[in-house]
Amino acid sequence: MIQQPASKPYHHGDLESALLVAALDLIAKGGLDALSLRAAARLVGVSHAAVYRHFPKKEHLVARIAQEGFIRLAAAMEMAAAQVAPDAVARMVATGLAYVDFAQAHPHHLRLMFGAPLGRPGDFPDMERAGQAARAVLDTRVDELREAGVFATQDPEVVAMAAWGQAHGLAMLLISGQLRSGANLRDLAEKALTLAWLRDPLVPR
Amino acid sequence: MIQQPASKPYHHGDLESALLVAALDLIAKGGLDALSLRAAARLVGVSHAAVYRHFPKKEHLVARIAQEGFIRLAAAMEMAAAQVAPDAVARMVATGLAYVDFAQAHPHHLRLMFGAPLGRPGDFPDMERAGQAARAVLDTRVDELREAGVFATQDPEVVAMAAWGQAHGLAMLLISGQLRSGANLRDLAEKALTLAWLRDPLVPR
DNA sequence: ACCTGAACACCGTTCAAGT
DNA sequence: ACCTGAACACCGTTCAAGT
Repeated sequence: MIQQPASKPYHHGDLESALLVAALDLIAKGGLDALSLRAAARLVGVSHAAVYRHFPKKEHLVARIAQEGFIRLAAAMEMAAAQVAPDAVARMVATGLAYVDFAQAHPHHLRLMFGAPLGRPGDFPDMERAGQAARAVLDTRVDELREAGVFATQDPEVVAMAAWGQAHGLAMLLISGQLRSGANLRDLAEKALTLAWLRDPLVPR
Repeated sequence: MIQQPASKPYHHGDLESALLVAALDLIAKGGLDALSLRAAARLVGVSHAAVYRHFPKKEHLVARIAQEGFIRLAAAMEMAAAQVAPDAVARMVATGLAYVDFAQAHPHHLRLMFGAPLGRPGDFPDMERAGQAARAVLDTRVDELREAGVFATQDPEVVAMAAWGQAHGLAMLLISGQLRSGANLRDLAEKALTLAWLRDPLVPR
């Protein structure tokens, strides 16, 4: 058990982590508009100026939130694939469905992760690495498909692009408000993912 | 020729359209963060309070901008398909590519269109209609594929979902900053779109 | 090294008042 | 009917000053 200090100390201890947690809470409850440095500072119980010791600009906190999102998205995709039989198509569909489920569970977080590019390339290397790690999960699925003979004659980079585009597009659409909400969207997304990777034998080509 | 009034009148005349144009300009030049009612009013040359005669909340201006975006996206997709041979797959690929081109030309506008849902369903019917019209263009492509025997045995709703997801995902990814910018992304997107609709004969299913 | 309070230039939104 | 100016409660950011 970690001992809580009896009296509030002048220094917070782990202000950076506390601000991240507060920011995730603000986004989850109020969307991206509710994210402000001042509100996060208020939640943590520190003056708004203290934030600038850890995040020199709001952009830096946003990058940290995005990084955390990519870490969680990658973990969710890996866990989903691990719980599925070794069939390559089933694993790809499960991974894409995990992407869709992440979107429905954390719509604002996902939108933040894929919003306008932050800074210039290289400005937030930790975030970029986390993003690449998430992409790598899908790349592994593409490799597995290839070994199973699916799209084996195609450029792997193109297949990876199609895979990421498919999963990302379905995920973003489901949280966009552009779909009539009557249908079972998760089920529809799963069928669309299956369609994308299950080849149709009736095509005249 | 439309005559400009010699002296600035007290009433603007077409303030709503002028604010829309100003807002599109703000977004194109400075991204979504640069969009504010006050800046738009400033561009048009009117007090910031005047905006509220036409848009009771910022949300209403955003909805108008999104509506305009869907109208332009639908037009771009229709134009692209019209310039392509009657082959159903080629028309679908051209339509998806028009989606991708729209994203690269107007990244902030597209992000606004697919951001957090605005209000409750029914709050902005004009925007919803414009969104449905854009989707209808892709639905027409799915119908054409069906007539050509492509995915003819599948649920059209599922095929449409896969089509929209594919085009939307590629478009959003290209403007997300998550892709290494070294590659020719438009070319990669075109190949991914082709892959999605050109059935691979080597699949063991 | 880390935090605070006050300050500045921005927002969205409201409202009494003007034309 | 439409627009203005002042006001309010918020922002992000800076900075001298405190511990």
